[in-house]
Amino acid sequence: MSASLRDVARKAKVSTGTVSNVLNRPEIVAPETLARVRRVIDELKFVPNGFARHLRSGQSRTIGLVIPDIANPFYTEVARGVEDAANKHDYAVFLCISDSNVSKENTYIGVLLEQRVRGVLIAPTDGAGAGVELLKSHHVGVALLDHKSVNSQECSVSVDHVRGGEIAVQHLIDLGHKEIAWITSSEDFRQSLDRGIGVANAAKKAGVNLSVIPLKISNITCGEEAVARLLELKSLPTAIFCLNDIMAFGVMRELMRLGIRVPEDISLIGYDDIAFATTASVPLSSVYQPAYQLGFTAAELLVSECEDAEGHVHSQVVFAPELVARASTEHVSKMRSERISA
Amino acid sequence: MSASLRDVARKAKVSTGTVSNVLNRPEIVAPETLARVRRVIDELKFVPNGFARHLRSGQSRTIGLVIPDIANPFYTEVARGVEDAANKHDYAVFLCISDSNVSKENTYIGVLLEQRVRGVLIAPTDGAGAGVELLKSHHVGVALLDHKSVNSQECSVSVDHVRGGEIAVQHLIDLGHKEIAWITSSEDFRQSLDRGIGVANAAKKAGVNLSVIPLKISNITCGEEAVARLLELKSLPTAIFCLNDIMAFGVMRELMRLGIRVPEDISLIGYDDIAFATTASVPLSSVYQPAYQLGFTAAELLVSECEDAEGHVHSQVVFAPELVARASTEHVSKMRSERISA
DNA sequence: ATTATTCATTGACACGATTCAATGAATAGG
DNA sequence: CCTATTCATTGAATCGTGTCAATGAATAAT
Repeated sequence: MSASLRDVARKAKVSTGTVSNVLNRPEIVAPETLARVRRVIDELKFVPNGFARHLRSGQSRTIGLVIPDIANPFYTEVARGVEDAANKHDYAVFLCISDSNVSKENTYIGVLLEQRVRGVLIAPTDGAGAGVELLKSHHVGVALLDHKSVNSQECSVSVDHVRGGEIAVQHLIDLGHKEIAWITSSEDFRQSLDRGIGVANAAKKAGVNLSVIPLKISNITCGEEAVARLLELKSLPTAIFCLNDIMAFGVMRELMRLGIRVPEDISLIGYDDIAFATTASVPLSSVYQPAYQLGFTAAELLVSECEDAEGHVHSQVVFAPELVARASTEHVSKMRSERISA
Repeated sequence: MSASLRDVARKAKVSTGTVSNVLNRPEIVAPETLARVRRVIDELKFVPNGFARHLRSGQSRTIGLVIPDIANPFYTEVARGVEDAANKHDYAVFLCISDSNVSKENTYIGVLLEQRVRGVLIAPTDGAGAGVELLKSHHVGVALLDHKSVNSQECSVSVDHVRGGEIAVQHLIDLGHKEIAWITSSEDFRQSLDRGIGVANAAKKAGVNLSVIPLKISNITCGEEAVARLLELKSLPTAIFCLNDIMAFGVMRELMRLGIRVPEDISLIGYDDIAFATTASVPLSSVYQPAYQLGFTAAELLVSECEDAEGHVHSQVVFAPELVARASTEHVSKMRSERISA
């Protein structure tokens, strides 16, 4: 349908090799020839076929990005970082949303393999599992996003989630809370497991009472279930730590609906520190992680691996999470005396 | 590097044609042969090369999605809809973020052409411009997102932005406001122009005083500039309509910082009705548009065009925007008497 | 004038799949 | 037993590009 390189060669009365040179090494082509071929290219609106081009070299300039949830601003920021870094090095990005679903994740990995992507950035749902191994066995570069490489067999960029869990709970403890709820996802994501470890550590060390509440749904609609489960507890905790800000918003909304006030009746802290945390009805305390940096750095590492597979040394970059205290967490002494009971 | 179809053929002692049949029309292959070839495929971990596969037919199963801003939850929802519809029909999605930048948009269109995508979904920044024409001249399917096709030469899925602008301003007028500010983007996006027309219509009809404030930045960081420009006005308006919720959040944050209260001192309404509108410090009034539906429908139309270019009839789907009144807009009579003046 | 060197261009082959006319074997029909 | 028909398989041609040894022309060196 569209014009091919051969059509251009024919019309410009040169060989296909020369047209190829015009495209890839214009400096070795004679000026008049160059001009003539370029004119024909414009006339025919010729666009080289990426398939054929990369078929020969076996190398594309495409990377895959596999993330669990694009509705979460955290991953959105990560994606922006990836995009920018990829662009900078002239790579295109294939976006895959795994929905935190291992089988969907594997399906996508298959698609990416067929597309012969040069590398894959993945925020794996099940740790570095079979999918990652499969990619590596096909010599596709892999970098782990928001998840530290276990055996240093690949690059990874992550945030210290154990520490993040710790500082969130420690913040609550510092505010005098002794009954704390940890609202997390029921599925075994590395991130939730790691944060859970930090939570447990901090709680144990301070000897406070921790209620773990795993939820099936882990997005903004989780509020109902979460609060229902909270109210089932013997005594209502004085503080809640949610796996992420999105869930915290859901919880906050449901609490408000029931007339339970934040932070007067209960303190609430989230994780990710997304932009909307500041504009929330009660500005949300949270744990900041450098999402854009995470994506950008990971893509940079991946590209460096792709461009120079030999000289490449896998590195594990770990960012430190930071506590951001806002109005949604308050000292126990400032709480309303008569609290709503279950 | 990785095994090719020929390697499989050799090892299974069949011809390449047979291996191809095993992949694409297994029903015509003899059972024993089928089993043998499949075993070899597994042994060699053979993954067909998508490039080579589609080189022959000239047709990929990939569509491009070009959106201006992935940090905006509105587009995020659109992207989710596109993803789901594409998946359903077994298409992969190339994500391109144009940053509302025409030149970046055109660069991406070039990349998509090289990748020989089957179709492109685009939320164009400059109307259906040269880029769209280029795509069509290459027989690439195009569907316009959030932007109505002018001459019905392509499918489009949009929301009636003129109407959206109208109902937002009408809402403010109904609440008795007579001094209204319209905070928009200084760049000429179709969406902002259309909403602006609706805004002007409604304002003119009701004879209210309209201040148009175009901003260079149109994201959450726009607050400072926006409010500064507001305070420069002779008299502070009693109500503000912002191009989108993100900007409204920015404005709300800055207003709060300056001690100007919403809605006691000034009413504020946004556009998009993103999920976070409900959780905002003052729940934000907004104009809802069915973002997920928008993306899903557009992708469905595009796929139908791709699968059956002959029988395809271009259609323009227009969704109706809906007013969602929340706490951030209030009747003039309920405003604080002594307002902060500029 | 002859040889060596540089420069621009050529054109066949390769990449990895699909396709399809041709082939040969097996089965059915008379 | 011979011919038609069906079925499974083959292998060469093809898609659009990149590569590279080979070619020939022009220039520089001797």
